[in-house]
Amino acid sequence: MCPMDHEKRSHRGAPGKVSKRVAQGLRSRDSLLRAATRQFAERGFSATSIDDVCRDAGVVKSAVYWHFESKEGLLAAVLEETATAWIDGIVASVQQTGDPRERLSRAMVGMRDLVENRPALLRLLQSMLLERTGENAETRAVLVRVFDRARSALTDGIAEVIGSRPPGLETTAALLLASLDGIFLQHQLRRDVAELDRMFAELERAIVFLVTSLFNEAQRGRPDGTAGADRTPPADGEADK
Amino acid sequence: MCPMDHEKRSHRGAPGKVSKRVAQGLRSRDSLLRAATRQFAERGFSATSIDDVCRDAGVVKSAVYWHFESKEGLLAAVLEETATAWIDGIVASVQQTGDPRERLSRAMVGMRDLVENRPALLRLLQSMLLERTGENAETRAVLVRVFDRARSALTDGIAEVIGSRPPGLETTAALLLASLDGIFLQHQLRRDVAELDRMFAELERAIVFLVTSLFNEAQRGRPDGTAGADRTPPADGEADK
Amino acid sequence: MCPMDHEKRSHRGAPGKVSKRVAQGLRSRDSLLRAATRQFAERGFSATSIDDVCRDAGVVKSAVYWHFESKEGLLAAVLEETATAWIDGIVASVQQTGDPRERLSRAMVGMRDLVENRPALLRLLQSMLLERTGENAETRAVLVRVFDRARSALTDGIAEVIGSRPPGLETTAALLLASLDGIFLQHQLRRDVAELDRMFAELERAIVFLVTSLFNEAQRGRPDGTAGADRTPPADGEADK
Amino acid sequence: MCPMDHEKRSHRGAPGKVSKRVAQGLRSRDSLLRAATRQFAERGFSATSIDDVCRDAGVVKSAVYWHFESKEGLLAAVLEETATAWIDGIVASVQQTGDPRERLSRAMVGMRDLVENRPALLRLLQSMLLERTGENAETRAVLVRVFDRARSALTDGIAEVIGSRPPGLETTAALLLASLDGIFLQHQLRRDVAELDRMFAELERAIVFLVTSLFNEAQRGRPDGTAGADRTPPADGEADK
DNA sequence: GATGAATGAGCTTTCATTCAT
DNA sequence: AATGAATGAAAGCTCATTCAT
Repeated sequence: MCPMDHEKRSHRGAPGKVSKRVAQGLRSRDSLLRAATRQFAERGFSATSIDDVCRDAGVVKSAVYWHFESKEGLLAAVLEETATAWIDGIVASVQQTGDPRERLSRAMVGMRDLVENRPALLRLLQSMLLERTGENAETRAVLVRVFDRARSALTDGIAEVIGSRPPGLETTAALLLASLDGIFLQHQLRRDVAELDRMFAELERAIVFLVTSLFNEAQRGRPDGTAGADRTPPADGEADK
Repeated sequence: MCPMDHEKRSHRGAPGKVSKRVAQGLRSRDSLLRAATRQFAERGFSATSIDDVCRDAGVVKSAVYWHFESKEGLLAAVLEETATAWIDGIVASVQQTGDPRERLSRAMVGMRDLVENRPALLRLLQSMLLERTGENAETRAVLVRVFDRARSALTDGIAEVIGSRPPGLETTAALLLASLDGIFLQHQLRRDVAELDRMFAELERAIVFLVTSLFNEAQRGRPDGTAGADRTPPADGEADK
Repeated sequence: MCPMDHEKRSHRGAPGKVSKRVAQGLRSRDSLLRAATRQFAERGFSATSIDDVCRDAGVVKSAVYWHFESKEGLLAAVLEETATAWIDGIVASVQQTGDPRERLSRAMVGMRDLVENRPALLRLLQSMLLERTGENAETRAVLVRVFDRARSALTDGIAEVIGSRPPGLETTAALLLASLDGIFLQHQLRRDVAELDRMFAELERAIVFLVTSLFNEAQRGRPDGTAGADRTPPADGEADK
Repeated sequence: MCPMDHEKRSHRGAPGKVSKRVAQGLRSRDSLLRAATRQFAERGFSATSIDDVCRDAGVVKSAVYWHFESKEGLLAAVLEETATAWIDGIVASVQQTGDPRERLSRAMVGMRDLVENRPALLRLLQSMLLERTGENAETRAVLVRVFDRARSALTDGIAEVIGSRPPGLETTAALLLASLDGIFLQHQLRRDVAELDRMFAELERAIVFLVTSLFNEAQRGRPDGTAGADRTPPADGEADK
C-alpha cells in the first residue's frame, strides 16, 4: 500500500528482528540498487530499461515499483548511494598522514584510484549531470549537494594542511575537482594508464603551486605570522626554486 | 533507394526547378542537423526521440531516413559538425596575437567563451563520450580524433609561444583540455558566472606556472640556449617571485 | 485459509482480547466497504483499483483478500449493502402519512432526496448495471432482485393509497422507477438543482395522472364500488378538470 | 509527426483525390472507430483495452495512436460520432407526419426503436456519463451538448405539434428524455420486450397528458386564441374524459 | 487478522524504422 | 524529396492475486 517508508516502521515489538521476508526484501532492494548503479553508469539512464536492471539483479520488474516507486525513484536512490560513496572516496583521499607535501601526494593517489578503479561512480554522476539536470530538479539538487560536500572536504583538507584558510581556497578546490572530472572523462576515451599517470603528476605540480602561492599570499597579508605559524609552509622543490 | 549520396548526383533536366528542390532538401537537412544538435545536447541521445528532433525542426519523420539513413546516422552527422566547430573554437582561441602572457590570457578568454556561450558543443561531445563509447566504436573514433586535434592545436600554440616544444608539453595541453571539460561540467551544474571567472583565473595561473616551468626545464636542459633564445621566457609575476 | 465465515467462528480463550481483534477486524472491513462504495460509484468498478480502495480506506491490500476473497467479492458485498440501503430509501419514501395526494407528494420528496443526497447509491447501481451485467450473472441477479423489490414496494404503496391494485399498476411503478433513474442520470450531468425541482414536479403531475386514471378505470371495471369505496379517489386539480 | 489534422490538409493539387494510402488510412480509422464503439458500449471504457479494440478492428495497436493520439482521444471521437447518431435518431423520431396524436405515437415508436435496436448508442452515452464525467471535462462537455441538442429537438417537435411553446415545455422534454434513459436502463436489466411495450404505452399516456395540460394552460393564458388557433388541440380520449 | 513482499500478466504509450505514393 | 500510414518490439507502469510470517 504505502511502500518507501517501511524502514521507519518497527515491526511490532522486537526492533532489530526483521522477519525473514523483510530481510529478503532488503536483499532484493539491494540487488536492484547495485544492478541499477552498474547499468546506469554503463549505458546511461535513458538507455537502460527497467528490464535490463531486473535481468541483472535477478528480480522481477514490479519489485522495482514496490521498492522505488518509479524508474526515477530508482535513480534517486542510486544517486544518493553513489554520491555518498564518491564523497567518502574524496574524504578518504584527503585524510592522509605525513608532512604537507606527502599528504597531497597521497591524496592525488587516492583520487587517481577513484578514476581508475571506481569508474562507475564518476560515470554515473557525470552522465546524470549531463543527461538529467535539464528536466529533473531533484537530480540536480542531489548533484549540487554532492559537489558542495566534496569541495568542502577538499577545502578543509588543504586548510588543515597549510594551517590557514586563505580566501581563494574554495576556488582552488573546485578547480581540483574539475580537473579530476576532466581527467576522468579523458581517461574514459583513451584508457591510457601511462597518460593518466602523467596527467596526475602534472595536476599535482599545479595544485602544489596554487596552494603554495595562496599560502604565501595569506602570509604576506598578515606578516605578524600569528595564524598558521606553528606549521611549516608547504615545501615544494619546484615552485620555490 | 540509395540516399546519402544525393549531393553527388546531378539532377536531370530543368536546372532551375531542380535546384529549388535541392535547395529545399538542403534546408530541411540543415534544420534537422541543428535541431538534433540542440536536442541531443540537451537531453542526450537515447532520451531524444526522432519525433522530438522532427518536431523541433518542423520536418516529417521520414525525412530523417532520407537524409541520414538512421538515428545513428543523424548522430554521426551531428557529431562531425559539432566536432569541427569545437576544434575550430579551440584553434581560434589559440591563434592570438601579442606577447606570450597576453596570448595565453586571450586564449583563456576564448575557451571561457566556449564554455559559456556554446554549451551545446561541449555538452554533446561529453555526453556522447559518456553515453556511447561503450557500445559504438565509430562514435569513439570520432571523439578520439576530435580530442587529438584539439590537443595538437593547443600543443602547437604553446610551443609557438614559448619557442620550444619540451617533452611534457602534450600532457600539459591535455590537462588544460581536461580542466576545461571539468570546469564546463561544474558550470552546467551551478551556472554561477562569478565562480566561472574565478576558476578560469585560477586555471590561467596554473597553466602559466606549468608552461613556465616546462620552459625553464627545457632551457636548463640545453644551457647553450640555441632554441627559443630569440624569445623572452613567459613572464609571470607569481611563479618566479 | 478460509475467511469469509469468520463471523460465525467463536474465538477460543480470552474473550476480551479476542473481541478487540474482532472489533478491529470489523472496523477495517467496514472502512473497506465504505471506501469501495465511494470509489466504485465515482469511477466505476474497472477503473477502480484495489490500491485505490485501500488508500482511501487506510488499510493494506491483503486485507481485502482476507475480508472479501477478491475484488469481485468486494463488489458483491458493496452491492448487497448499497442495494439494501437503496430499497430502504424507496420504502421509506413510500411509507408516508396523510391523504393520498399528500402521501404521493411526500414520496416524491423522498425520492428527490435520494437523487440529490445519496448519489453514490444510484451511481453504483446504475454503473454496475451498465458495466457488469454483460459478463457477470451474479451482479445481474443482485440488481434484478433490487429492482423487483423496489418496484414491489412502490406498487404496494400505491395500491394501499388508492385502495385497489389495478392490473397496470406494476408498469406504472416501473415507469416511475425508470424516470427516477433517468432524472438521476441527467442530474449527474447537469447538477442543476432548479431543473431537478421542475422535473420532479412534472414527474409528480404525470404520476398523479397515471394513478388516477388507473384508479378510475378500476372503478369503472367494478361499478358496484365494493373495493376501495371506503377511500376517496385521489384528487387532482389538473387531471379531472 | 503531427497527425490528427490530416483531414484539413489537401493533398497537393487534386482535392478530391486521396492517394490510395490515405484512403486505406481512412478505412482503418473507421474500423477502429466502429470497433471502439462496440467495445466501449459492451464493456465500458476502462474495461476495454486497446488490444481489445484493435483485435476487433483488425488493426495494429500503434495505429490507434496515429489516428487518435491516445485512448482518451479515441473515446472522444467515438463519443462525437455516437452522439451525432443518437441525436439523429431522436430528431428522426420527432419528424413524423399526421395529426398531433399520431405524430406523438410515431415518435414513441421511434424512441422505442432506439432502445431496442440501437442499444450501443445509449449504453455508451450513459456509461460514459457515469464512468467519466468525474475526471474528464471534455467528455462531460460532449455529453452536455448531446443532451441539450436532443432536448431542443424534442421541444421544437412538440411546439410545432401543439402550435405553441408554453414555458414548461423544456422540462417536459427533459422528463421525456429521462424516462427514455431510465426505461433503457431497465430494459438492459430485464430484456423483457412485453414490459418494454407496456412502459412505452404508459409513457405515451403520461406525455400526452402533460403536453395537453401544458397546451390548455397556455390557451387559458391567452383567451383571445390568436396563437395556435389554426390547430386543433391535441385530442386525447383519456385526458379529457 | 494483518503485513510486507513478490509475482507475472497485461496496460497504455513510444519508438525506430519501413514503405507506397 | 517528401509524406502519411503502418508496423511490431519494447518501454514504463499497474494490476489482481498470493504467500510467508
